Amino acid sequence: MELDQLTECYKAMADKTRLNILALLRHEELCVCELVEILKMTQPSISQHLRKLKQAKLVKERRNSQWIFYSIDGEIYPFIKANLEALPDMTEKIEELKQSGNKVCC
Amino acid sequence: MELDQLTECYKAMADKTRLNILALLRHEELCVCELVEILKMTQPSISQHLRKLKQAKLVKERRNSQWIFYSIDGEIYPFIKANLEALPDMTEKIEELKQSGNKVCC
DNA sequence: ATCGTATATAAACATATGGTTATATACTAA
DNA sequence: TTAGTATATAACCATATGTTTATATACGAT
Repeated sequence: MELDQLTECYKAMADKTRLNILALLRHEELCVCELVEILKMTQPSISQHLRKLKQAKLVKERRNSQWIFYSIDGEIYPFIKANLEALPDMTEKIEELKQSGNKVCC
Repeated sequence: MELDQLTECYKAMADKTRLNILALLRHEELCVCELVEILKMTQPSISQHLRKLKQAKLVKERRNSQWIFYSIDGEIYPFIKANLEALPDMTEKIEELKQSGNKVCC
């Protein structure tokens, strides 16, 4: 694979917030406001991290009315699955979101 | 796996020079001066990249008299093999080094 | 059309990163 | 010991990166 493309991929993964996002999206697609809620970060910050992940083709987006849902893409990287499997389980965070009632709003 | 450790690992891989080094070490262990010769970069620059890779536990070193040979470590990463396999083949670069006579000097 | 919500983008700033030059350390050979 | 080679570290600088605040855009409901 091209080194430039690989470098962009690893740059995208070289940030704790973005690894958190990937770990969360591994469970299910989420919209920006849900990520904001779970990660306790500002919306612009999350948006910019998502943009980097999208540019690296690690996530893809799907619009549903006012919400934009992000999910894992990673088709182009043969090794992406192995990397995702090393990420910590985020089931608890997702559960917390659902129980807080902030899941349905999106 | 811990996100902090994973972040450090991806940070270490998020640079073209370091991916080049990993791609080269995939073939065989090399010392600093050989990497300097192959990558046409200054010695301090290579040294600092190697330090990052070593801190991330992606490479290990072995001293042999005045030379320090670096090789792939990555034991702690379950996915390291999959990532290394995505790196381009560097056989040619290694061959060039050997034929230039710069291999024996180290 | 207007308002409210969700998301993206821009500008500004502080910190991190990579390269260079200079210097220090470690080892070998004489 | 001294000289020469290999490597590491430090100081400096330019650029990249992540966060924040402010603003713009997109969509739905009224």
